[in-house]
Amino acid sequence: MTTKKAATHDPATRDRIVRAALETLREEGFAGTTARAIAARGDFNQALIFYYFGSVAALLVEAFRNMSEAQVAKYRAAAAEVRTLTDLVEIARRLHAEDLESGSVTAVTQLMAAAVSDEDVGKVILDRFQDWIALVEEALKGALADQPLGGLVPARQAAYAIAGMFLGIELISRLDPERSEAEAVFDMMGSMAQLVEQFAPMLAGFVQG
Amino acid sequence: MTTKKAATHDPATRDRIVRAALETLREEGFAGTTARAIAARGDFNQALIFYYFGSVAALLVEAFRNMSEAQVAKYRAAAAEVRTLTDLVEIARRLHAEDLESGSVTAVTQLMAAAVSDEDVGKVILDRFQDWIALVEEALKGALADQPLGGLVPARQAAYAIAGMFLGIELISRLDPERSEAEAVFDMMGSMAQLVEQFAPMLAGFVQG
DNA sequence: GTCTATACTTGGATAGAC
DNA sequence: GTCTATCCAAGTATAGAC
Repeated sequence: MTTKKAATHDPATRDRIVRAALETLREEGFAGTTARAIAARGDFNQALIFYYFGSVAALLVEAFRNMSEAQVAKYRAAAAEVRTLTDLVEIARRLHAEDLESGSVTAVTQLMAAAVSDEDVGKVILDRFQDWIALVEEALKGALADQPLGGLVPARQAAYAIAGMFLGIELISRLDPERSEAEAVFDMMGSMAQLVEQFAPMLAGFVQG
Repeated sequence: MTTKKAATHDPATRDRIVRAALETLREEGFAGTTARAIAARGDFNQALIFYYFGSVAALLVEAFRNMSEAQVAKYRAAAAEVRTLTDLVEIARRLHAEDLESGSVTAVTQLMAAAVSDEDVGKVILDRFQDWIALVEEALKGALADQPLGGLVPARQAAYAIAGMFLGIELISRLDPERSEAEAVFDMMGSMAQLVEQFAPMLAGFVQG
């Protein structure tokens, strides 16, 4: 009794289905993510989706929750490294590249769209954005702690704006075959961070003295 | 001969179809925007879509092009009013509210998603983003022209980042039943614009003298 | 727990009447 | 130029064998 075998669901199969669903979502888009397409990609039987998840929509919600957790963990680890504004920009640049590479940007795009017709998806994705924003807020506080005048910046709103910017840039650059523009944008932000780090002490002298 | 009646297409009907398509896209999402759904919403016959546009996908491309033109015109008019950074923020706030209200944010979301499986859609929407960015660049130049040190800001990259931010904030706040957060973000940006307008002259003194 | 087979539904698209 | 009727492809979901 104590060694009960989790009843009727094999976790390995479950995992295969989830992975195939995400892959399909990235490659084919939301509209193309049908039970048949998922099953073909993961090379398992179509009926398993319904046996494990009840419906394609429910599977998508679950799959996204999975991906989300992995990604937030990655972001959290990266945020812990941030000490300066320049750090923040460089880490953002790296994450941006990784997200594009892995296709997770595409998946997010698809799910934002799916949210129109499915409330559950909307909730899950909004939660994830909230996680994002909270992370940026932490990182920002870290970067501004040693910065004179850092306390003047309203961290929550700034984090919202920065997370939005990050998302927006990812979405635009995903559509753009010329990815180089986004690179230039990160270069610019790097320069600006350095400028702030250089001049903020001066301004602080003004304000305080 | 000179008064030939444009052959076989009635512009009024064409327009009805386009409008119904956009409405359906906003209300039902890309996946729900079927020929039948569009026809039901616009109260015309399903077959007309194929007679006028050949396919649902082609109709969507056309419809988006239409919406796009109207919106870019609106943005252009707004951009012409920008004189200061504070102006820029206030106008962005207004456009943000209007876009959410009109549902055009939702339409853009759907089309970004559709772009995965349809190259034409991808091209059209990227063009539109490029228009956006160019507009922001103009507005930015306007706002920085009278600003000391304004010449130091690389306008193109900054415009890319700002347009991205605007898009990202629209997308996040569309999902959020609590719209108030975005408001607070614009408030913050307003304060920052004022700060820059106040302190840039001081810094300019430093740098130049 | 997985597969086959299939019922049922919905959507794209077209032919042909009006 | 618009409508009716319909074909066909593709999708969801389930029953039932293994």
